Amino acid sequence: MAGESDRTEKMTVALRKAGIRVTRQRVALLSVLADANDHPDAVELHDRAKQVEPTVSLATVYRTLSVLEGEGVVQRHAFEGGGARFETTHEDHHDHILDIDTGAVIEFQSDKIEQLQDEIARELGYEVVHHRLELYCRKKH
Amino acid sequence: MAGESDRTEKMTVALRKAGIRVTRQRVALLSVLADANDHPDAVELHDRAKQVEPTVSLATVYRTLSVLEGEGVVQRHAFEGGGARFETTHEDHHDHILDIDTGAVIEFQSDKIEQLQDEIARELGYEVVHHRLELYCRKKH
DNA sequence: TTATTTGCAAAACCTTTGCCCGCGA
DNA sequence: TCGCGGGCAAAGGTTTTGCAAATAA
Repeated sequence: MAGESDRTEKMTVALRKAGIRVTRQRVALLSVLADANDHPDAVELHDRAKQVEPTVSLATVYRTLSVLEGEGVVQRHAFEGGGARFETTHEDHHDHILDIDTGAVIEFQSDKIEQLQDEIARELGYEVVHHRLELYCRKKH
Repeated sequence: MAGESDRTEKMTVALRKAGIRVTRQRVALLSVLADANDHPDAVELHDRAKQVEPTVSLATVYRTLSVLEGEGVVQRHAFEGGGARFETTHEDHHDHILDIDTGAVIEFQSDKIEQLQDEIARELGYEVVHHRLELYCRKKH
């Protein structure tokens, strides 16, 4: 289908923008990342990428994720328990709600909280460079 | 000095309350934890505890920290980079500012932010069980 | 006494790295 | 061509665990 070559082209552009070579392995990783909306970890990304390009190794997944993180293309999260989980960077900043029971991740955004954070830091003579806000929640019955 | 036996007694009480045996190793760990105000990691706690009681092993430090965490006596934090860091649970809940340059940890508390968090979760049908808020900051020049 | 707790060493994780070959530009 | 990027396997750092000896109650 046409969608696939569009996708590949997009990935190619993203990689060139990052100033790194366009390899089959990187295109595969980027495409599964683009599809994912569940904040997968490196091993999960590796499994999914292998379906697209069987030659991808876990080492390459980690190496590529690090590069892309440096370029601001992906974001790394260290939620409670287990290893790092990743998502492609999207336009708007957001924080996360984690469903304790199901492991689901929900994104949310609050300007008010961001403002309060800046205020608090400013009062202590600091400037917020980045932050982490995670709400570990349970569904209300 | 009198202070020391007071301290030991306090540790003893804390351990009995947790329903676990009062061992030299655990008393040593709890005493260095009580003294610490810098959120040390397990290896650092081990080093400090060894000064009090040379027979403490790192395995025991980890085992005891897990038990005490379960009992709500200590709290475990997973700040960016490196391993878990610990502090004794104190009365009032608080979040952390981390100085990116020095590694210093500053505690702060904001009822307003907590309220907003609850509101956001409620709107999505969730209930906040616990949360993590970390501000990675730089001193303003 | 006896059930818990310990130290030690090994294992278990997750992530990074060295090396040499292969592929992208 | 030529140098970046690849797989593989080994190493790294942190945390957990199996086991027999030690110890608190």
